[in-house]
Amino acid sequence: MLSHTEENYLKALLKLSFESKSEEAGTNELAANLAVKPATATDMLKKLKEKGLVDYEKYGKISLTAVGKTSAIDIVRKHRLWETFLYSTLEFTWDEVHEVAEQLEHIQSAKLIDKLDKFLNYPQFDPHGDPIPNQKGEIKTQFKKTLAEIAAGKACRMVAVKDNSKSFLQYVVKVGLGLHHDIKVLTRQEYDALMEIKVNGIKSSITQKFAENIYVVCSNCAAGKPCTETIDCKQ
Amino acid sequence: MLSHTEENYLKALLKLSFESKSEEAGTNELAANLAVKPATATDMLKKLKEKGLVDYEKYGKISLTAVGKTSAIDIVRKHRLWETFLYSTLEFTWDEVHEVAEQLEHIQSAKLIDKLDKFLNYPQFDPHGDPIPNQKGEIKTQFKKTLAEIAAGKACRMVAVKDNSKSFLQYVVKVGLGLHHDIKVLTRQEYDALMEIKVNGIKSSITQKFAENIYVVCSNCAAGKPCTETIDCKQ
DNA sequence: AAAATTTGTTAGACTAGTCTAACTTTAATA
DNA sequence: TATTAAAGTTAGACTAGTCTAACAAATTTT
Repeated sequence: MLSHTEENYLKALLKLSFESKSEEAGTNELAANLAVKPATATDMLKKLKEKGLVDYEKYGKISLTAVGKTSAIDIVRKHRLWETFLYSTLEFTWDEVHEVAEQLEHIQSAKLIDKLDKFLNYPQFDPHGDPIPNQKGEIKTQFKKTLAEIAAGKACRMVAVKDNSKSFLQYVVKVGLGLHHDIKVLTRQEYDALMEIKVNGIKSSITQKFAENIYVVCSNCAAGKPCTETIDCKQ
Repeated sequence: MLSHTEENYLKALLKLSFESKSEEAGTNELAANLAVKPATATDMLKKLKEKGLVDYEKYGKISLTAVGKTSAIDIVRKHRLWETFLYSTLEFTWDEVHEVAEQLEHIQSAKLIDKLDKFLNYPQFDPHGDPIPNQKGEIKTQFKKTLAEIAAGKACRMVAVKDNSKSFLQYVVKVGLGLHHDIKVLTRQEYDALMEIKVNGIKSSITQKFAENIYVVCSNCAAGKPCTETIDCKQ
């Protein structure tokens, strides 16, 4: 049985493994992610290593073991199912679900999660467009690019967000964006990558920082049809 | 903000205040309820007193302050709403809901509970027949007797259970009993209070220990009609 | 390659919550 | 009422998780 804290460390390590392609993380990086000091992370890493959940040597890089990864995915599954429940069933707004799901993901009951999954009719994606791992821990990987990578003149469709913070999500709504919205990139400045986009007929200027947190694919890929590749979805 | 542990102490104190009419509890009693040693309870009581949640003097009796009681009722509200959700929405069985609700009751989000309450259509009773406090903390008190108090020859209707343990609830089902079932008391032994009852045409022998955990009223009271008082519901 | 910077670890301390063992107060009983 | 029993408290210790400050290793820069 894992403590809430241990679960949070595993989840953070899984997240970091997705972010950096090497699947490895550093102590400082991990600590920053969990809002603790590096010294604290070191202590916990020793404990997680002892429990066979992480591969770790002093001063070395950190990665999850198979067992650790399975546990981490299970937590992510719970988190995303709860987010879906809060959004779809209880009518929470987009920006409210994350912090409550952070608590709910630690509830220990396999039956609860399976029943919830069934009740929600086995959703594949959470309200932020992230894939929900199935009962076996399989995660549907989607090819996607960030809006920042889309060239001027190209069109795309929003499929997910990278940042789940309240402030970011509220800003997304303010700009008129949302999951499954079509976006046309009108212009893009060479100097600072400031983009002008059009969504539902409304034009907005968005910074690179913002655009990097919006995931998109071409409208065909989004609809499950063969990729037109006008924006190279699958690269 | 209260810790899970503090919340559990408050909840236990509220429970004890309902059980003994004096509204006061002892340290050992409290400790036994929480499955900790009396020494541990003493430490926590000092802390809860410091926070203004309990009235307590060394070697004296313990009671909740108004603030402590409000918090405790809020936790009970959460617990019972979650039980209702698990039972009605997720189709958990009667005996499974309690232990998961013990975890869910500690989730911190007023919005979550209000949305859940709305989703469940403002239920008044949980799956065990216990009243669910409303948003203001008001608890509907029901006049009820235990089955052990019903004389031979009398009829009554089951409205709640006192014991929420798995083993008890499973036994209740096995005997053919359940909420809102009509019970006829056929015989009652003078010596050991062993009762013979009839439920849905099936006869069973039940011990006093068992009968004391079944709450009943007359069928009129159960249906919201004027009490016939053949079993003195309101005494 | 040496120096400087970044990254990570160790040591010691703190809090929350728990325990055991010894002790004190209150209540019951002979 | 004096004694015994029950109830409750204190003291000291332990674990999990956190911190700060000092130190060590690895990496980058000059």
